[in-house]
Amino acid sequence: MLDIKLIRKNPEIVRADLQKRGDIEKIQWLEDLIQKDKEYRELLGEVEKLRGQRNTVTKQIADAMKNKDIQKANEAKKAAAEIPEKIRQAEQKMEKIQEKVKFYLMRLPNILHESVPVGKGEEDNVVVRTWGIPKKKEDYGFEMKSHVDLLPMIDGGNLEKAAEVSGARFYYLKNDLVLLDMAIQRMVMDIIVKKGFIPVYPPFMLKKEPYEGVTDLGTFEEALYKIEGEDLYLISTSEHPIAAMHMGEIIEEERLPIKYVGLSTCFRKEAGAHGKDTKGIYRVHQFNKIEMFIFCKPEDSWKLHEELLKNAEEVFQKLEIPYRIINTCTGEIGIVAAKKYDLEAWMPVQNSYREMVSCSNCTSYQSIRLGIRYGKIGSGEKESLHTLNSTAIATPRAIVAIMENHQNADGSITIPKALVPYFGKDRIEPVKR
RNA sequence: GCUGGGGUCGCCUAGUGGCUAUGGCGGCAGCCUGCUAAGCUGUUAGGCCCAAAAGGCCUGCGCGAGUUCGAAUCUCGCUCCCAGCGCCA
Repeated sequence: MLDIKLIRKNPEIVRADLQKRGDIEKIQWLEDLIQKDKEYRELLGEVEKLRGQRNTVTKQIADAMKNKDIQKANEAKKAAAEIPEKIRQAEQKMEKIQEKVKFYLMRLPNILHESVPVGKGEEDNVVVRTWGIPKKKEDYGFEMKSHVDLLPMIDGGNLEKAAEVSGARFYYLKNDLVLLDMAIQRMVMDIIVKKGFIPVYPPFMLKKEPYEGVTDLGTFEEALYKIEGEDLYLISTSEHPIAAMHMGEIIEEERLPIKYVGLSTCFRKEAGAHGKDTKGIYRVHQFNKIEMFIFCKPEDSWKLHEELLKNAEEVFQKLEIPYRIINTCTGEIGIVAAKKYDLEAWMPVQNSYREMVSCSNCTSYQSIRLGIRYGKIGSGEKESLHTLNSTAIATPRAIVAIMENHQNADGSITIPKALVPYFGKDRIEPVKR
């Protein structure tokens, strides 16, 4: 969330940002928030004055009792009797306003970076660069197959049975594709760990409080599975437990930046994606993902954002998958990130680029909610730090990209060179029937 | 899941209804001192009022409620940690 102090001191910055996003409703919210915050502070003043009165009287009682002046003590007690009720009333009024303030704060979006393009939808995203040569269907010289069609040819899984026992968007992976999934994970882990990232296996479930700290409220409805009868949610990415890993802490300045690379299975309801990518393993409820996460000082975050993107690009270069980088426009960026790059891989069968990586600088938006600050421990100055996250690889999508880009006429799949040492062979052969 | 013990400032720690929540370590600032040191003083949670400073006030003892004129302290619920028992890949 935004720093309330920023809103008090420089509301014009927030207003200009909402204008850039074209979010007229939230500009209204902002005006109301400013008003409510003013009311809140007035009421807080009242409450504090009353509490001060109570403290004074309470002290008089204590003094009188100490001096064995029973009459004086009783008089003071009488005077004190009605103060608690007054305080309760004032507090109730204040809390109501405070709730409204929090409501707005939880929903107002992060301040965007100046380079974020203005736009409504996908078509307004800006292509930053491309890598590799996206081969068209006709360049292959044979009838290309989608990963859904290739899957049974290599006996790589069973989608029908998964749908039967678990529902749509679930899958069984089998044989070489399981080993391929593991090989990809190991290769990517090696690449990222070599760059100084600390590997982390996080908990796959989080309580509500930390979860509210790391994501917007819409995610709870659209993405998260709730565990029945418990205050727990299945994580939709390891970004979330890793961000929460330093919740409520003050981190020593010298330790920053801290770089983590998380590995987890991710669980998503995909409630907002009805009818999209319903076939195959491109969009599924459960998948393995390796995620990079950085805690850093504000002045370093934009440099590190580019670095994260470069790391993700390196992974796809090693996999020999052509891709492009896009700068996500205001209409698509969401409320948490200040700037977001997507890496989209070329999919020859679909004749289009599809999202593989999302790389965000969340500036202080997550750290303010989670209460993560940095500074000299013990000294006065503490500031919210910046958090960044980027996919390194999500395995089902990587498998789709590999299968479709590196397929051969006989239904075999060529394994990218860098992956061969991890996978143990250079091809996945079709099974004979 | 059960029983017991615990959670106080960055770390350790005192505190059984009313004195301003102790004291130490570490950090920071200053002073002193010819010498990688020692010593001394201050400071080291959050918020509000104030243009700012000076200053003032409030909150804060795992979280939340309650009792009370007044709660770190008493009561209830939750949570996490430790020990033991049970269960278990």
